[in-house]
Amino acid sequence: MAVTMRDVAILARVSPKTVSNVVNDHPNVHPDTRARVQQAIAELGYRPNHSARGLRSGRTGVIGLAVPELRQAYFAELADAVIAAAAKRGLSVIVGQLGGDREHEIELLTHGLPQTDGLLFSPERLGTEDRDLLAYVDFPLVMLGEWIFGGPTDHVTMHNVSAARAAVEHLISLGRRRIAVIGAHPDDETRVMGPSNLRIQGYREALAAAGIEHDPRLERVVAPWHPEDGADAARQLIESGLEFDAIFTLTDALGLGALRALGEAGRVVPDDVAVIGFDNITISHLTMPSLSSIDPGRTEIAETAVGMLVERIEWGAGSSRPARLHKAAFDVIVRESSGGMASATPKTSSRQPAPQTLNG
Amino acid sequence: MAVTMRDVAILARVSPKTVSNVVNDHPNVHPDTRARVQQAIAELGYRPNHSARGLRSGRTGVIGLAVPELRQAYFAELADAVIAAAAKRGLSVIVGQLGGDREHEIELLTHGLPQTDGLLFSPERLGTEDRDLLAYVDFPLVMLGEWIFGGPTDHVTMHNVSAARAAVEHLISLGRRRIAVIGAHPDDETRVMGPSNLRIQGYREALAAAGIEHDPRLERVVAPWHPEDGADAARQLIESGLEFDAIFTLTDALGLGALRALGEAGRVVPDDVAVIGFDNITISHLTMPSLSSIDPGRTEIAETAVGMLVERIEWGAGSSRPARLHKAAFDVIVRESSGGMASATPKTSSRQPAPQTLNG
DNA sequence: GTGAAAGCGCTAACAA
DNA sequence: TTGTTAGCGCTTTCAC
Repeated sequence: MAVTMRDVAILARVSPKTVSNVVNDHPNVHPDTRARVQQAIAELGYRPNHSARGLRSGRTGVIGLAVPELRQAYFAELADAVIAAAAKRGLSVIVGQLGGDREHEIELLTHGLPQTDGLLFSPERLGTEDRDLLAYVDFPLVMLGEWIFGGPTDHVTMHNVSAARAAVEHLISLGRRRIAVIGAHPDDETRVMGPSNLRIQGYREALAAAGIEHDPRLERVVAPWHPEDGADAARQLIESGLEFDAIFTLTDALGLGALRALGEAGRVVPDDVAVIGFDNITISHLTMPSLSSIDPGRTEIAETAVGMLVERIEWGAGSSRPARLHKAAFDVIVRESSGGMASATPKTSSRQPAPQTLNG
Repeated sequence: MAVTMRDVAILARVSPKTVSNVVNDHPNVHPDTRARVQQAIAELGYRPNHSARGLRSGRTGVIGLAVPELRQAYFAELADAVIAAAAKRGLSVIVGQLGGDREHEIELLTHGLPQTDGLLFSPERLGTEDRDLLAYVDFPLVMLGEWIFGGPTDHVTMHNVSAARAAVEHLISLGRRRIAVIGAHPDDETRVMGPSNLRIQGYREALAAAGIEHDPRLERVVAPWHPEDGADAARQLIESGLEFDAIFTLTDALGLGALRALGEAGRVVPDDVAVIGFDNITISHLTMPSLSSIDPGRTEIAETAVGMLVERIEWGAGSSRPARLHKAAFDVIVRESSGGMASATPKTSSRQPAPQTLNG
């Protein structure tokens, strides 16, 4: 059997409670006592039993992170950042994959993840129609990368509208006027505030501001957002015979596919077609050509989200503090696909201060 | 307060033990009783408390997965597969990142991950010198992708030598004779059985079998294995002035970097230089050109590893069953970078049966 | 097939 | 500053 607090207490000739106080860094322990207890802990190789602690205190020291799929680079890099941010605070992370299954997402929101103190949730299928569910959530929850309008929970996301607008403005600054966008989602009232619609909005705003006529045929609907889908959409765009001199893909994954399709068709990037993505996944700076992108501030998102979740956990279940919204600052990273250098530094940056407009 | 087993027992007019039996699908419960209990569970919305269960049973239902970094596509895809395999068995996965820190790796092996029943561990820095550590591990452990010679723990890995050999044989079959390899590790006695040395061994075997002279200058030492490192190594290779008509990169990440460097230098792939990688990460089939690779059978690795770990957990701590070794079958995936089609089907395959030779 | 009793290891509340 | 008491929710043991 493992060594328990009692064993340590006996060896150190104190009570179990004192051992507990030492282990948990509580004040009001005499330095001498503390030293004696620590000595005993070391001698016996004592390690606290987390299940017992969890049972007694109601805390497990584990948080959940739910994403659609880890194999998608964006979510892998998000998970990387979240795990690192959680580790700083002594928390472990259980990673769950919902695989874009709406039933799973609803079930998760209803019951939470067992064994965890709280949840970071990056949903894919949840829409406005599920908003009511959020009102009944009875565990600490922070939503990631998605904003359900008026939801009662904390959200950490990015400046979808203004970042998308900045991306398109960058293309316009290159003299491009026929700018296609890949990644619009099928008309879906329930996802009005989803990243697709928000980024499309930024695209339209940029065109309007520059006095460029909006051609709906250049808005290509694609779901899901895997690289293959981006390649398919770009191929269809090429085959459509429509003129275009730039593409804004709503994610880098789509952008990688688009680069591929353009290459197959013999269109030179960026000379014939400039391309910019969104997410700044690691591989984007090493493709040929390297892919311009929007850096959404992954570290900031992860740090903020974990921080908010920890606060919610500490406030306890009963607390009904108002929901918070944080939008991380973004950078426009100009690389070869839109005329920049292979290894680019930010061109446009929203960093300090980060505007916190409602839909931006 | 949450609803407990006692509450359910009272409502169903049975003892807590009977509720427990129902919840855990134990036999010897009368169908009527079972139904009544289930009814009560549904009515009260009862959910078992995992901490309490863990405290009593010594099981948490959570396993750990330790990798260097999730942002590396290979580990993200491995984690994806492991989480999926674990979910099938009702297990959650805590993902830890060791970040290539040897101290962390040793600490992990010494104490395990708290809150878990067992650990899947894909180490980066551990070497033969740490073999003794493994003998003292007192929790269920399965090592992934790495084989410490004669280690006393279960291992699930791939056919590093024969897969590497097959990759190089493929290049030879294209008529290439000056085949460089990128990813050799600095001379390191403690990592004799690491993937780098094993794959290099396969490379040398293929050359020898084909009667091709082995030129040590074509073996490029690179660590770590990030795409940038692959690009750097390829650039150095080009600048060295050495003749070469093919590159075998020890991972796809290195391969992506090599494609980039070759592109920059104006070398046409595969006409001037054929390239093949190892790992078959998702992005490889969508680069331009698409990257040939070795598919290491990620699903098989994950399923087998989780299965072995579950067995170890069920056998209990005292069990001293012999260590097992499983090597997943591999496929050679020929894509454009070595003259194949964009979307390739396996060319060479080791699937069924998978030879289980000692070092292969 | 079901129940009663005990206790896993820890910490909150209170007492000294 | 430290100790005592009690019990978190569950499952194990053994009795019936």
